[in-house]
Amino acid sequence: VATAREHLAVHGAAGLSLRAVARDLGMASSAVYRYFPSRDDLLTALIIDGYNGLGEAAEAAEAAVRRNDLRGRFRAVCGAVRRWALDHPHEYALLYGSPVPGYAAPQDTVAPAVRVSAVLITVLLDGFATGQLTGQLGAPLPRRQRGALAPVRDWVPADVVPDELMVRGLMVWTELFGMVSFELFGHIHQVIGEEPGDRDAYFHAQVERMAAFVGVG
Amino acid sequence: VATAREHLAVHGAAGLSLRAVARDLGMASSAVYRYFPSRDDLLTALIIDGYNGLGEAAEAAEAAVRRNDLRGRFRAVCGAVRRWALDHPHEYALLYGSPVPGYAAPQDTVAPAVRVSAVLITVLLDGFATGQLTGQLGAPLPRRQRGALAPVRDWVPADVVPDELMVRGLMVWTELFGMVSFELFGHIHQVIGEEPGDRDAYFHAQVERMAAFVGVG
DNA sequence: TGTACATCAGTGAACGCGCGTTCACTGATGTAC
DNA sequence: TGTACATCAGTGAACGCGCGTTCACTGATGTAC
Repeated sequence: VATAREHLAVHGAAGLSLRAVARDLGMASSAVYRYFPSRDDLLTALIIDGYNGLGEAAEAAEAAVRRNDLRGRFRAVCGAVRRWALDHPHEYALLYGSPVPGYAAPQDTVAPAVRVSAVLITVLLDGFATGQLTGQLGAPLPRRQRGALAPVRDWVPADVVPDELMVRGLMVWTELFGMVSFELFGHIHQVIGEEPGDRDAYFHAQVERMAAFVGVG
Repeated sequence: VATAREHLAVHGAAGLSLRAVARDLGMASSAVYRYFPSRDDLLTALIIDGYNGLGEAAEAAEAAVRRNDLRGRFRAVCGAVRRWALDHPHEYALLYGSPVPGYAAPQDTVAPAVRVSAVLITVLLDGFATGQLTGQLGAPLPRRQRGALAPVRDWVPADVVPDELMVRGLMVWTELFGMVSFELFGHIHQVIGEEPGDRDAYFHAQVERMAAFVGVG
């Protein structure tokens, strides 16, 4: 089962068809039913696998950086996300592109999905805990906005982390995936140069800007 | 032709199948071939239509605000983009979701695609021209980064607009569509509350933050 | 005003294809005595 | 060590479906004389 899962994760789930996956594996399409009761379960397995791959990449990159080099850790996470996305475009599209019509992700996908965000949050929380974060974060949020953040509050030690930090974290999280999606889905054509290194330079520059925005380093 | 095009734009291009579109129109599938030589051409028409719809919405919203209310204009554009996306989820996914496999957008889509960005840029440029923009924008970019911005340079009066402003504009542009995509594609489940108004509150708060970041108002 | 003919919008049957899913099956591998 | 049987991984044919595309057609609308 595991090997089958790995194999199909390696190949692009581009057409995300059960038959195409079976073909990639050199099996009869019906053989896949020994492992997954239906196409949706296969899809779920692929999605979980994808989130885990991305999460691991981010975790590994972040772990390789000296603990008190906050900006380095931030950089590492962002870079790893983009790197993974460029290396696994089909899987990235599956995770962050248009939702598959008629498919509803089951609860099992939540934990893997949250791994990247967790790494990102950890960096910010560490920075906050050690007082390395710059910028004023104390400003309290209006009640309306505070309420909207209830779910994400459950992921962090609620009473010590200021709202403003969480909201900046969300902004940076959105920007990161926004940039990667724009690059992968072709929206920076005619915007950013096509010379080798142009996209890297643009991405890295924006990462530094985000780091500064959120007060890292 | 025009009426057919409108009709099918109203209906979701969810399954983006020629037959489904024909069904929506109450026509035989073969009748569509009188108007579009192939499925790809139909897709192109839908995409152009979508970009124009979004662009018009943004332009109209922005035009309704007093000229020197810079932040109001910025707000209007962001709000219109989100509003349009929520009202036309299928079309939005077609424009900003995963690329359709095997489909390459022809040159005709570029001009309509650029309309939203143009409105956004106009607001920033107006702010710059009238000196209403806050924050220091003078810092020159390293050569590497400057080079990567060559294509987008062609859209603005090259010598008067500082690099830093352009790069912040790109950041805000990415963040805007990142937020809308996250909301539409289900990534803020378990993050932002589901109570009525929670998402609105979150979005509007982030828009204000972006406005502040880019120095508007 | 009336007839003849061309143009046009749309029909409906058919094609070949890939899809998800089912089903009875085959042959290899393990376990029991 | 040898035989009998259960378990398991995978096969291959078949199903019904929706797809993009083609083709010869029909009937209404316009134009020419």
